Amino acid sequence: MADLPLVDATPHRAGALLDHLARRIRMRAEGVLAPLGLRPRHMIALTVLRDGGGCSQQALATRLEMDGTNVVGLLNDLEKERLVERRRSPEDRRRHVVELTGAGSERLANAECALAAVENEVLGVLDEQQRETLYELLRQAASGAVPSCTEAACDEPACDEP
Amino acid sequence: MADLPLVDATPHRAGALLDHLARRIRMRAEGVLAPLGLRPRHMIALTVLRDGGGCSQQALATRLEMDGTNVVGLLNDLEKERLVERRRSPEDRRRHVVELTGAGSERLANAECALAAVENEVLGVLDEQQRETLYELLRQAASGAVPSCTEAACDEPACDEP
DNA sequence: GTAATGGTTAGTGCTACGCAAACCATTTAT
DNA sequence: ATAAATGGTTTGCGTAGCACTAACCATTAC
Repeated sequence: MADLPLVDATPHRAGALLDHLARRIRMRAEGVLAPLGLRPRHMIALTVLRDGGGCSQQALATRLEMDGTNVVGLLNDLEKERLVERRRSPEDRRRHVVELTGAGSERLANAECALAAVENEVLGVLDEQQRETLYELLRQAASGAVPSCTEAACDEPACDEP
Repeated sequence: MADLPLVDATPHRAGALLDHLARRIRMRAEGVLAPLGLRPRHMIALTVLRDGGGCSQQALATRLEMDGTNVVGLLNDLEKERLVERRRSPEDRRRHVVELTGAGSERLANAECALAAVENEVLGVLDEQQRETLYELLRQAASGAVPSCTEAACDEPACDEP
């Protein structure tokens, strides 16, 4: 149990900066996305579906960390434009399997494209290589231990206040 | 116009994932932060002030990408707990120079500490090295070309739809 | 002087949510 | 077969975080 903090000299958390940058981008993105009939949250859903694959609605709600009833509305928006598809699961016909359609990934790609200028403005100081690294880290984190929390973890010794 | 896409094979934008992960962390963070008398947006403000240094209230509003009148309330919260200080600028006594106090950076550090478990849960698949890289990229982007947009940029050729 | 600027306060309204209730269709348990 | 649980849908209510406006100081610039 005597784990001496060797390299833990930088306890900075990414959360706040993540939040901050997300906002900076989102604010600008709204305007760019509007003509495409999308809103930031649609982008999130589409991206999650693309990067993480289709799943049940409930699973999607968990992934998006949002209430199931609101996911319904969100999917209604997307389905109305044929960007996603709800198919009844063959094994359990109560379940809806949500999946990105061809049109969906196309629209998503277009939107990402349209957002180039926005990200240039906000992530301007990062070069191509860095942005790619950033995306890769984010994608990895987002696709990570999503399904449910392995009740383990959380045994970090925390820190003694200065 | 015959620009053949050599390396631009991955036009993925980070915005959506940034947003998504920020949300995942924020949801969990609220509970952890509450006992410390902080809310996510306070964390953002404190972090921005620490990483970017003190500045006028208006400049802070620009940095936070939020309306000046709401910044007032945000700072009222923080000042009430002596986490930030509003001092009148000597050169222009209309201006308030906002700065993090000792108590402020202490509280921030504590909060970041308390958020260790939260980030472990959300960024669990990233190892120490990767998280450090992530934080560094975010910090760099956030501290980057913040003040105002150099009207340049935005000359990306965008993309031709598939 | 008058006008513009930085900040404050109060008030209005919107949007994205969370949350609860009632409701199907389906599956599982008894 | 009947009952209970589950996945999804709809409706409706409440709240938080904002943007936005207008009116108001104090200070500075014209």
